[in-house]
Amino acid sequence: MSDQESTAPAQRTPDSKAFGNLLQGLASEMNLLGHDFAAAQGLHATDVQALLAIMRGSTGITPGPVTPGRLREELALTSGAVTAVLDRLERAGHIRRSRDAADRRQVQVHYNPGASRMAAAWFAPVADCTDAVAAEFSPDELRTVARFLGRMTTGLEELRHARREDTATGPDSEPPIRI
Amino acid sequence: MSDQESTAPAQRTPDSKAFGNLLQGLASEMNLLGHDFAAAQGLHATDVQALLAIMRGSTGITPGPVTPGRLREELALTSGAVTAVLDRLERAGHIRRSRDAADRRQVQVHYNPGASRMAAAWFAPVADCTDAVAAEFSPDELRTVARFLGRMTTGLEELRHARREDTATGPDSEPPIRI
DNA sequence: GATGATATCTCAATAATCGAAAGACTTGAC
DNA sequence: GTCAAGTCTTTCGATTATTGAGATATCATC
Repeated sequence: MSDQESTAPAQRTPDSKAFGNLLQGLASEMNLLGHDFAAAQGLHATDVQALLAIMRGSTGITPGPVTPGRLREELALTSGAVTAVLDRLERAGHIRRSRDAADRRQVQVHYNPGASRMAAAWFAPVADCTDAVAAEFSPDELRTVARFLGRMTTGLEELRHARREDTATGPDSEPPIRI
Repeated sequence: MSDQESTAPAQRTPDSKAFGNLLQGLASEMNLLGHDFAAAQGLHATDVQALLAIMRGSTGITPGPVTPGRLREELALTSGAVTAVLDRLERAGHIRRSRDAADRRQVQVHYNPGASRMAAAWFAPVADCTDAVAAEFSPDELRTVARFLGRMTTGLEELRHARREDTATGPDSEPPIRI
């Protein structure tokens, strides 16, 4: 992130820049994991991201069931693309759609047991890895890590929503940063 | 991840499943952040991922400068796609390519100062968010978190390499998991 | 009931990505 | 020194996921 090797004094506590790199690296690794999963199962990377988001469920800021609209947000796709993704997943037998009884405009997306087992089987080694790493930490430390991860996620989520509202209400869209 | 709501006893320490969800959610949020960055700058999401990977530098298992080949791995793209990404970034003035003097087959990718400043400006709120979250933790706790993140990243990286070697040396490619 | 808003889907057009093949260069053996 | 095999990158036509606008169905309000 620095233009030249910064001769920063050896800091004891990792700074935000270091955390940014750590988080980015980890996120990149998670993406690759999903990509390999996709390749192994004959799916597209986007489809896997969607399937995992469906399984992860509605853990975001706004609660409620998983709908195409929520996936559109979470995957940053257009509505047409979400329809295509869900069509592919449904055709492959991984998910099913059902109309909400209360609001028949809404479609709720559910994953099938087979898809869950498939994911569990594939991610077993990942869970092993997580367990191995976790074994190096005390229960207290693990709670700290989990708390940090949760706080970061919600923090970034709030930041994203705030920024989107800014650009929506602003005079016009934020101009690209030109240097 | 469970087919039905598991009635697991209230566990004190987060298990690997909970960590998986946490990490996935965070990774998803990081992706969205990059996507918004791309939209704001008129870039493609892939281009931003590549630019960030270039800036992050060669922090992976294998050391060395950033080359198209490394990006091909890290972004899970084909060589042709990497060339296209670098062409776009170079045309936009964000990076430059240079042939390695020692091995003239290799191309080294460098980012321009302007790209660095652009990223720094855009990610400033993210850094603020990171700082705000970090303020809730003691230096000791932050070190623990950083250690966990680093260990997870290298662990997943090793796992991925091992799995790829397995499929490469195996009788034939691993069959899709069918249930 | 009519109107506006919301949620999803349809479909033609676009553009990013793939996949194979070629070019440039290096390494090792003969 | 030369040849062959291997590596890294690029080129380019074909494929296909995604876009973007519009259509459809449903809900909420007056």
